[in-house]
Amino acid sequence: METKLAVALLSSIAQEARLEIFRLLVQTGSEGMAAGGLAEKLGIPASTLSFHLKELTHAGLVTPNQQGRFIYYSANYQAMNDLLAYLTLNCCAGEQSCCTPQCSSEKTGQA
Amino acid sequence: METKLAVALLSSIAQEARLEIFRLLVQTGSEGMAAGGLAEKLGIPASTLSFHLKELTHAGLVTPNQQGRFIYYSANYQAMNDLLAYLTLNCCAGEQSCCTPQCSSEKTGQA
DNA sequence: ACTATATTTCCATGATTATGGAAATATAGA
DNA sequence: TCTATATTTCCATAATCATGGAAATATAGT
Repeated sequence: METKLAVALLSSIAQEARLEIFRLLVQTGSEGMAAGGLAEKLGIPASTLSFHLKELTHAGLVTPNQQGRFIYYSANYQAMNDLLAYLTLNCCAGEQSCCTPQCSSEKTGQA
Repeated sequence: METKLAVALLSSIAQEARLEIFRLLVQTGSEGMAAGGLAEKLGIPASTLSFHLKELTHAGLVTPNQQGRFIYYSANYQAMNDLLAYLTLNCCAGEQSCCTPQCSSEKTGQA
């Protein structure tokens, strides 16, 4: 991954509303959630939400899927994983692995 | 980790110059690199670099360490790991782990 | 065609952010 | 104290980004 792409991905979630949207979708799983559901659950006005969903979609972290009048958005896990891998690539100058594997679907506490 | 903190961390690296600084420090390891070394290696004017280092330091992703006239900056691996863990926390609605462990100090290719 | 619902686009406004030269500040050595 | 080097602060400017109501667009059912 090149720097500009990583910046685009990071920028798309470096904003409170968008990070909440993304995290909710990450937890929701592959079926995703419709824009209206997100708006209601997060309390974000439709036009504002639409703006943020477009940002996330354009960056590639979220994927829309039209089902009738609804558009279901879901997290793009592959893009997220590529980003996380990029951040830790070749870390620590070969010292004993300082950045341990983080990812788990069932971590208990807050990180 | 709460959303606002995660946004602060993400914002601090959601910028090309700062992401390059951070990635260089991540790869440099715990001894870090002086501001002047970063400026030379990345070709960033001193005042601009100082601005970005302050952003990264304030967010907590980078730690300064004064040694005489030099200030060595190093990556805060703990903060980075906490952030990565936060992004994937409770992911995938309990499906088989869709976000696999990413972190390694010796990955070979590009992510 | 008409109605209801879902979502997006338009747009003006306000807010935040990045840049780099010049000057200021700090530290070390002689 | 004087000089050289390292880094930061100051500052004005330009650029980018976030907000949400109103209107427009799309889809489905009758």
